[in-house]
Amino acid sequence: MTSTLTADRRTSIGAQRNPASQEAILKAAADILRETGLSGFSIEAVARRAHAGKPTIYRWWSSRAALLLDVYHDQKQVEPVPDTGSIENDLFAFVTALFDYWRDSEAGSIFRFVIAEAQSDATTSAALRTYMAERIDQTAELVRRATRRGEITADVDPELTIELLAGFAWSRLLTGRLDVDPEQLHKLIGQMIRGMRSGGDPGAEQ
Amino acid sequence: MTSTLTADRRTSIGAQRNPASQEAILKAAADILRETGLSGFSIEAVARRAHAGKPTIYRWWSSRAALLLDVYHDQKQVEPVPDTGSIENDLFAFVTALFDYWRDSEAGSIFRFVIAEAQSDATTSAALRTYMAERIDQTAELVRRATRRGEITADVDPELTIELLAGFAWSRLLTGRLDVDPEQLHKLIGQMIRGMRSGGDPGAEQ
DNA sequence: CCATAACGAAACGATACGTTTCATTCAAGT
DNA sequence: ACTTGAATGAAACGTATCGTTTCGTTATGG
Repeated sequence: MTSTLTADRRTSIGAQRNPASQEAILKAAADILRETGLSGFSIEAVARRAHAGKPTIYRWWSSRAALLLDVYHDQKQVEPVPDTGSIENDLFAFVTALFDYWRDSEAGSIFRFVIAEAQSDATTSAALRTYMAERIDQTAELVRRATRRGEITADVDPELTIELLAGFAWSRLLTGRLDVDPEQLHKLIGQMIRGMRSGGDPGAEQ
Repeated sequence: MTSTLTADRRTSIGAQRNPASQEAILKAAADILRETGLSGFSIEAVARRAHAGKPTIYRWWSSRAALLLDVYHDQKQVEPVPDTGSIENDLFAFVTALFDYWRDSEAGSIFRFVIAEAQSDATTSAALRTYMAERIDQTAELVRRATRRGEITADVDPELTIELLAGFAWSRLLTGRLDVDPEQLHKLIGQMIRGMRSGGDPGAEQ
């Protein structure tokens, strides 16, 4: 007698994790984030929506932050580092792609939530720091290539240069201003690369 | 018979706001933020610590975010825009002062919480955007002065230039990496101003 | 003098927390 | 083939905070 079960109830598949439950939980979590934001993102709500038991979630994710990070990693897809032959265009392509990615997918919202959560959760903070360091090191290759080409001087710090632009992107994401004018941005990067001094006289003071 | 009152209970002073309660609430809120961070910052906890009634808080602050913003504004003190005569040194002084301020006072922690709260609360988000626009416009004067001096070309966008550096500072604050090497930072700003191209050939295109 | 509003305390129903209990399902080890 | 044990969803647990309401009290302002 399978008396007390509703027909479509997801159940155990033995002494192992049920991938269907895992998927349902991650999907429900992503949907809730998209529809109600971080404020509606509770374990209780995710369990309800996924038709999963709360113990199932707590068994596989230690906290709300852990689940959030998993959702984020699911969304994430590593974009290749641009290589146009010019550092100016590479940097422009990098920032533009980042803004487009954040604007056109759910990744932007989720990343905002991860940053927010990191301000009060140590685990998320550590994970965010690690992730950021990886991405910066990866993207800095763009600058290192330019150094090898002799396009820029050897004393330029690749990581710090990327961090400067990435930080700008962060602040735009976090204040909901992803509508950057491409021309303005291109000009800024050009000036950052070519320098801002007027004329070819880098010694005029006072 | 003042029977049910404990001796030091703060009470009404008539049909007007009690400044003592207001101060006690703001002080308690700031103390809680300093001691337990944003996670311990609840209206309930603030009321307990301030020996205030929850309705008193809700009467004067519409939400947790509103109270948080008030605490933040209390902490805030406007720093003068540096004016050393050189944009490079001005920018370095600006960023250094910002990092020192965030590191040495409670302002850094509170600002982090405001940014985090802004990711799920529309009121805080709007307030943050307004505040940031004000500060950027104010600091951009530093760049405008340099333009007037002829130190940099006229097509440099003052606000965007400040935003670039401020965004970098934000990302460092939000990832708990306020320990910037001054020399490294000074070099970065110098390169940003002077340009990164090797040689004195500012016209090589395509 | 009295209507009105602010005060702190207490309790409200609602919601989410993290945990436990339960009957059930099935993989893995004897 | 049989038993052991872990995973599953549902339900209920006690705890905590939410935002609100009720209450007795205080004292301003009309």
